[in-house]
Amino acid sequence: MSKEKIIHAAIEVFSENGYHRASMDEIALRAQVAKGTLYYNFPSKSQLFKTVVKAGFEDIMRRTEADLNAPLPLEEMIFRIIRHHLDLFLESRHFAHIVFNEISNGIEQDVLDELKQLRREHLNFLAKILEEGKCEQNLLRDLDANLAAASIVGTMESACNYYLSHQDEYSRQDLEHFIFTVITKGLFISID
Amino acid sequence: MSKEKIIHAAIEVFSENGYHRASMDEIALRAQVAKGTLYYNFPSKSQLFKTVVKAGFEDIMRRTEADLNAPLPLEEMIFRIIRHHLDLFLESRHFAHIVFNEISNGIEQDVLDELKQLRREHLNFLAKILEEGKCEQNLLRDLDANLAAASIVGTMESACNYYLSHQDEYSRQDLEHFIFTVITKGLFISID
Amino acid sequence: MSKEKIIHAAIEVFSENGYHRASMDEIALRAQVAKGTLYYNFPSKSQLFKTVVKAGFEDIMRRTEADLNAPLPLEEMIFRIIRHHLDLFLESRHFAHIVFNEISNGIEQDVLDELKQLRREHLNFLAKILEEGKCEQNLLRDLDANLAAASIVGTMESACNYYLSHQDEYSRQDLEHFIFTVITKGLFISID
Amino acid sequence: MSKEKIIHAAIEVFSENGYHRASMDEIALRAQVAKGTLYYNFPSKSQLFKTVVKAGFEDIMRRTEADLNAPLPLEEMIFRIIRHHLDLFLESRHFAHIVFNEISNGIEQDVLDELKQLRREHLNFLAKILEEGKCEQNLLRDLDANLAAASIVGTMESACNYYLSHQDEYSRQDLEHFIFTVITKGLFISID
DNA sequence: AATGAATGAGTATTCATTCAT
DNA sequence: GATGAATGAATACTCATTCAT
Repeated sequence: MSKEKIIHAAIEVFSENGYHRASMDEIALRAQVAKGTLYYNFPSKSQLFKTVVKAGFEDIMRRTEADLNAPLPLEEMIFRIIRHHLDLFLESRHFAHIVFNEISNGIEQDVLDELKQLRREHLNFLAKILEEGKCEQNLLRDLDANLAAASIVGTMESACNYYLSHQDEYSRQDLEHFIFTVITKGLFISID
Repeated sequence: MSKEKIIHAAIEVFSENGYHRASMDEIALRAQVAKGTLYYNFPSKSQLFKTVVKAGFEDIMRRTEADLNAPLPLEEMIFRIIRHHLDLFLESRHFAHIVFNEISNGIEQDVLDELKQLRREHLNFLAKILEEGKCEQNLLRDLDANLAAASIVGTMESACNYYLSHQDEYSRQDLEHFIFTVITKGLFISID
Repeated sequence: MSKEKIIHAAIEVFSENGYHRASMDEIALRAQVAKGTLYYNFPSKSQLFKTVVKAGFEDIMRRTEADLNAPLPLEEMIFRIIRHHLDLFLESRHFAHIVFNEISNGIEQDVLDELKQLRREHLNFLAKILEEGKCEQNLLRDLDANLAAASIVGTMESACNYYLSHQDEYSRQDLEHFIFTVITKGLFISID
Repeated sequence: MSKEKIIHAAIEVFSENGYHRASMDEIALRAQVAKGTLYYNFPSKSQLFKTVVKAGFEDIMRRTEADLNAPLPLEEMIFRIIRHHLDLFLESRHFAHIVFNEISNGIEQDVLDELKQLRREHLNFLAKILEEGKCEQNLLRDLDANLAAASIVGTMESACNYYLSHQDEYSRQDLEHFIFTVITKGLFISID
């Protein structure tokens, strides 16, 4: 009961403030529990943070996976991956920033390691989808799947970030289309 | 004299710890000046941070520009842009992370605005290079140049990040080649 | 428990040093609580100060009021007002100085406003007593009651101050008598 | 040259901020001299403050004295004393507050002693005028002249203070008249 | 299971003062 | 006479964490 309220509040507060600016007081306040209850349920701030980030990664992976159940052409799969990640990046902008970036130095080493591991798993998740597509459909260049996954995420994040401060100039559809094109076909006109 | 020592130390400390974990005490210690000297030269932590970030952006832009002086084919230009940014991302990993990412919530609004402006200028700088290439050489897809610039940066950052924790698996040349390919040609084998 | 210890210590420290020279460290030390406990109980130095000043004003008003319960001739009322204020001014010299004077510029505007309001209330308290006396007994000149209250306080303060550095020359009774005479009859021999 | 500029600036800054909030930086800035110049001319902040307060007391005494040269009836003398002090209290409100009140605990003991001595001299100055009037004209009650002087100053200060926050309700003439009446005749209608 | 008062190490910032030039 | 860069002790305030209840 308390645990869920706390996680919920923590997502909000970490998202709005980043790890260091977020305070346990604020989280307790938002969760409507006493500060002590935080420490009754989570041993430390960084462990609470890890729980939140983990939930974020699991959520995006679960949501993506659910939508890729049926066998689909690779293009469609990539399009759906992009769409699901954009949902997260655009709707929970700050939370996404945290999940994907705020893995900062001020966190205890062991928690930091776990966070890095979570990020690696997410990349592996994407990389595996690409690998399967590569084998089955012979559409993908012979590039390292993990690096490819990383570059997909990087492109999405960076483009979303730009989009978010220039929403008047583009529609969400423009953004999706741009990202899909850039990821699949690159910037250049066929110089294969 | 002091000013330079401080900036130098600040780059180190901010790079190693990020904005919030970095302490003015530590910076003073590393710069071998008294704490008061920091405040004699910079009005606040956030202003010092801005100075450092600004120097970073100016450095990467200056270095890139210097290498693009002569008229070059677009491919070569992009390749050089990538190489220069990789130099920064790989050699001064943490510094690059700060310059490109740590534009976080706990900074006074006015400094934050200036930082965002700096980031915008850097994107414009890259976008202009792309625009010129697009016009002259008709090689680029008709994509928004700013979004394209953003996606280039995002790709580089994310790939470098992955590379840095898997250096045993790739060479720097592999990385450069991967990024260049992904950016120019995308992941798919010619589905134009 | 802590709260009371803190207020008690704060009265001492503010009294001895004035607002600006008083340090939160010193207050914590005297209250025998950790520095954090100060901020757990009071949001800021100025709020703590306000609490102390408020307590002072309330104390002097309560004590005075308690002694004016029964209907008394105006002269007697004024005499008692003087006596109670002298008790405060002489016994808690520094505290009184703070309560009545240290409403200085270096305090946040909102707290400053509250302090001024407290001072106004105290003057109103005295003015009302004078007003009632004026109506009922037709003894008082037709002077503005608030200004009259202000001048009573000013006279008491200034005379006490002088008295305190010249205690060998006067008795407390001399002082009381002097103040009463000056306030009621003025310096001149009947020039009505 | 510098010395005068500094004193001038110091009067302003001390007046606006009180002793503790006033900073040597601000004074140097206003005086348009380097900070070192302050210390070239005055050994310390408190000495500079003393100089300023001394100037203030000397000024009010000189101005008052100049206007009491000719032999005048006591009433007129008191009236003029009030008027000159009101000029100071009302026109240079903060400066007056400093000169007459801000003799606070955070100042080195020896400077503090000198400041108290200055205040005593001012009271003596007023007391002497009263004494002379008492002897010559047999108008004054047989009250201690120093206490009387103190109570005059206290009345003026306190009434001015009240007046300054209620300027819409009274004219300066009202104030002068009130103070004169209260000081000479007291609050009561002849109960001699 | 939950609380919230209490803690104290840590942080940014201020400012009177010094001193080499 | 005058400067201003440099100092460092002092200060208000924050916040993750603890623990008795």
